[in-house]
Amino acid sequence: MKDSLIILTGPTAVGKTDLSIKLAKAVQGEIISADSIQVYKYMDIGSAKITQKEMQGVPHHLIDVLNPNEDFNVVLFKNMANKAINEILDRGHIPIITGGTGFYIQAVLYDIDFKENEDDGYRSSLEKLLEEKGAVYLHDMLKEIDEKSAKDIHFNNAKKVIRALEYYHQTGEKISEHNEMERAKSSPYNFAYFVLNCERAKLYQRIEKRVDIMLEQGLVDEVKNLIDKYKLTADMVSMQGLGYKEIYSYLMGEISLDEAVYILKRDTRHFAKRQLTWFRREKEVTWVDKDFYDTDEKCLEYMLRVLKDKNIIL
RNA sequence: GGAUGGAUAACCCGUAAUUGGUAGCGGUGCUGACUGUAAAUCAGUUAUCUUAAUGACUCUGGAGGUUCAAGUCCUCCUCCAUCCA
Repeated sequence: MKDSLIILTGPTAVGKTDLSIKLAKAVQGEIISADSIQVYKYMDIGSAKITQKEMQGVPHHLIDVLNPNEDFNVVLFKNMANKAINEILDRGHIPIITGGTGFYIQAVLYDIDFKENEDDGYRSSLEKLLEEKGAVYLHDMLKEIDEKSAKDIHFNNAKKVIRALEYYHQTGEKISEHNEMERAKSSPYNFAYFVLNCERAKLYQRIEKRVDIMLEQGLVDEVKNLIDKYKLTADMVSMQGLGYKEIYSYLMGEISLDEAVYILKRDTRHFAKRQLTWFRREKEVTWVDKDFYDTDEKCLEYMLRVLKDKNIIL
């Protein structure tokens, strides 16, 4: 019998947090946050982090576990999430993954193998090459060792080209072949994968309103304090979060506050769109349409029905 | 009444087009990719029609003209700005 796992996700600002609490209470669940920014301490306003009060006693994992100057990535997430899932299951509770990072969810759900990764300086030598010889040069290098990857990855996508080269360097294996194998995996869990969604125009309205509220709550001060306290720079993972990078640019005097807000709203809309693209492609997804189930209670009712059908709850 | 400069950008915004030679680019919007930075990174597309293609057919304030060819040159008209009366 496979272990149970519930996933509740959706584009940013759609209203996942409120619903996740109601769901957790209804099924005796504990929440694991799949969010690349909420893992960081002191990054509360810009990440729209859930408050202690809002948690209403429901246990939450992977929130506030790193300092803003620490690295984070999908592998760290996967390890931490797996640990949390096992603990939750041991307690006889149901793990609920909530958050908008589709890639992280996929990594756990399909138990993707990322292999060991030792930094021997190869990566930074590639980055140097990129700067000196350009993206096409690296792409040509990839073509020689892994033609399929070179075909799949656009030459401008240097980040992915570098990763593919690095992978081959470290394992002697083509990443395209590895990915193909990993993709064929089926999940070790008995799961339900809910994607909360609403009409695009409404979602965009919610996003803009939410950004305005963040500013009222003091987003600029939050970012300023973080930078002072942790000596953060633009290339750190935490500073790539929406709301942080734009305000960072403003504080560095690169753009005006108005521009920062405009860009933040726009890029958050783009982000929401990308999330939806991801979920659309994901297999075995249960869409929960907020326009159809117009209250959280109705959404919940529907979700509980699905969970019963899948024998995740009785 | 006269003089000079101007009117383009396919829902929208900003900006091009050389001696006359494919109305280009950027933004927004839309679509997609993604297996170790994923709130990251990258790509495509954005007049209309169809059989969806290396297809058809329109578009530079309006009407005409010159030319193989006009956003560009000529004539007239409309509107805007500045100046002179």
